[in-house]
Amino acid sequence: MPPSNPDFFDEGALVAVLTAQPLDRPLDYLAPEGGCMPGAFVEVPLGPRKVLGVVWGPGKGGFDLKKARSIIRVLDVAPMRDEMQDFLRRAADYTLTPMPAMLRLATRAPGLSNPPSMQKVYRLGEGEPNRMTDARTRVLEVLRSYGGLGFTLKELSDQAGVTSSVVKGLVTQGAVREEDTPRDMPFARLDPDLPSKSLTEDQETAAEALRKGLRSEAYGTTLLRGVTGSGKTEVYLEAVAEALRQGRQALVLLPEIALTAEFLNRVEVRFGARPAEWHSGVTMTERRRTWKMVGQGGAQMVVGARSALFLPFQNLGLIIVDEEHDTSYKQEDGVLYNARDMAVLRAAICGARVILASATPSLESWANAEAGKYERLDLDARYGVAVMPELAAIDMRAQKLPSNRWISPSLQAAANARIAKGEQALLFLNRRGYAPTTICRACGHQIGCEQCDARMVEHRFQKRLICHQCGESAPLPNVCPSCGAEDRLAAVGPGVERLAEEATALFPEARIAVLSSDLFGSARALKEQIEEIAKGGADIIIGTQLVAKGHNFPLLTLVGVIDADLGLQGSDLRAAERTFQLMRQVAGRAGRAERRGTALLQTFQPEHPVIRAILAGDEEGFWRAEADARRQAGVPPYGRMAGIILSSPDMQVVFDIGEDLARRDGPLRAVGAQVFGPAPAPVARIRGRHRVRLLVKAPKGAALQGAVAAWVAQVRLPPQARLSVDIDPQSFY
DNA sequence: AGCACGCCGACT
DNA sequence: GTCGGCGTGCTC
Repeated sequence: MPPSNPDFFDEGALVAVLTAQPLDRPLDYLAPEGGCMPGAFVEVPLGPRKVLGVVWGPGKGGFDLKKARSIIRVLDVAPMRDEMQDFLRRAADYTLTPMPAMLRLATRAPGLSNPPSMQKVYRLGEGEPNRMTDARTRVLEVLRSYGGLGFTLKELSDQAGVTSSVVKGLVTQGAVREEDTPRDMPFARLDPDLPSKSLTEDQETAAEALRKGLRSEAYGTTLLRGVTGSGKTEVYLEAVAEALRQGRQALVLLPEIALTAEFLNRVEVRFGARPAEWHSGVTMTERRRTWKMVGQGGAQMVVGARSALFLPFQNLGLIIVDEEHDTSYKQEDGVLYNARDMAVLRAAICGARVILASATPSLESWANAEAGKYERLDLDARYGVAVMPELAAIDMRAQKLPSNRWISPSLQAAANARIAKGEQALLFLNRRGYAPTTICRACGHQIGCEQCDARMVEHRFQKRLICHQCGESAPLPNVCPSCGAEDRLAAVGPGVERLAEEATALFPEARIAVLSSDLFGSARALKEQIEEIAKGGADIIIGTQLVAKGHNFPLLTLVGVIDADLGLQGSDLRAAERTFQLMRQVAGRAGRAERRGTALLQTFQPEHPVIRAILAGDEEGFWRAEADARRQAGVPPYGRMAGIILSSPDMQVVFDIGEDLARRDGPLRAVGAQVFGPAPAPVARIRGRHRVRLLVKAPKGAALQGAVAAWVAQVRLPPQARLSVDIDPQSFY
């Protein structure tokens, strides 16, 4: 750290301010009246506009100082801490992202620059009402039963079932007190010492190891591997409890918003109150409250999506990445980053602990544990009486199935047996919609998306064709767009909607529920449906990968994987890993409660190593085989990779730039890296933009980012063209 | 990102 | 002659 960074800037001092505007450096401003702290969130003039910025350090000068303008004001939020600055800088270096884009991630709270707003809160007053009425009694009862807690007018009148004028009347009489309080209130205290569920011996051993890690107050990452139903959550909540006891904050990342509701309930049971929540489904006011309270210590625990990593924690002690293998942790959200890796980076900077929890860890984490970089804890015994499901393959080559049918007689019989016992069966197919392909029987044409190269997927429920790539949709046609033949279009292949149709015919007596992300308008509707099913509101559940993400269905005892081969084909080395994880997760759904479950995998290649590893329950064997293959190929985690996507409306332009880049590979060769491509990107056209991809492959220890930055800096992009760099891409062929 | 500046084509 | 296309460059 340069000692030159003072801890205060007096009025008129020249300071560097980083804004979220895409400039290549911070600009210098004069400190405002009253001075400012380094890290202060400020409003500054930029051209004709006012923008949000952060005081980044002393000004650099080197320009006509007459041009320097003054900071308009310092915002009423906790200044950014040095460690957050450090985190943003290092995350930017790692992902090759410009700093302003990083700052945008760290300031994604609405109304940050609003003045602190107040709201009226109602409490029990001293006075007596002149006359008691039913309505008045109810209001006072509500206030009494919640102790000294304050209510907003709406909360209070709703709770008491009265109109707001009743409350107002009581205020005039002095029986209810009206107070002004800041709108952003601290979150309720969580109590780590409430009696917790008793843990099994295995769980207690793991929990103690995690607590011990926290007590060290130093960075460390633990891979917590626990089969479905082994009680991982109870175990890591004990680590959260330890962090809370230390007065440090805890962050729990979940891959799927739909999982938060159930998780929040468990936290409430364990700690007596609900933690802060952070994801796209949270209201604006609640987001602002969370952002501010996290920054000033009014929130002890945050549960949320990956973007919660960029909240301004003041004393972060623990980050949990649940279902760490989930691919949704790596996604574009303005910036391409992998939340698992950024969690580790952030923790390393602020001396926090990381727990990566999964039943089926990613190969990266498995390898890091093997290499001793992470600690590893295994929870094998199932919690309670539940045991691992019985796993078996259904060899589809031996099954007699009419065309356009996907549920084999064996699976049908197994499902019937379960339903007869009042249990549930899950049919898993990782394909949304009705049919993945629509083909013309007259000319063989397949209907594709006009904007992309993806196929249009029929959604019969919505009576439309939808592109799963760009979301483009069109009404179902009855004329072939290629040859004009009428009524010759046919749906080919199954999606969950079509599977539901088949199930309705095969199981006429059964209640069937379909769980697919596109069938629900809101996270709330989805949550309700899941709860309904868990209570026994369906006999057969038909679902996409949504169901593989940790929901608990106690009555579920049979899982049928309709197409276990999906994802095995293709040359992507990661496909095998993903298939393995998905199969294990789905198989783990079956028999979580007292009943023994069965998982049946329909496959045309029962001898495939991945299928065999799943059936044998041989995880270590699978990881070792996969690790060997990757080591041979020199791909992650045994080598480094970067993907470069070039896009432009003009196909020729992107190929030309791509070839130009491939030729000028000097900076890459200097670090021992190689370029492959340009080749059409995995999706070669999105929203009318053509995309090509180059892949850079480097040895494990290579300084990849620096070389890639120098390499791409060589080309000047034509106006319409875009270049984006993806460090550690998810697919590498 | 916005926004101004400026340099060429096609219109009243 | 002027309106407006968008390529180029700047913002402390």
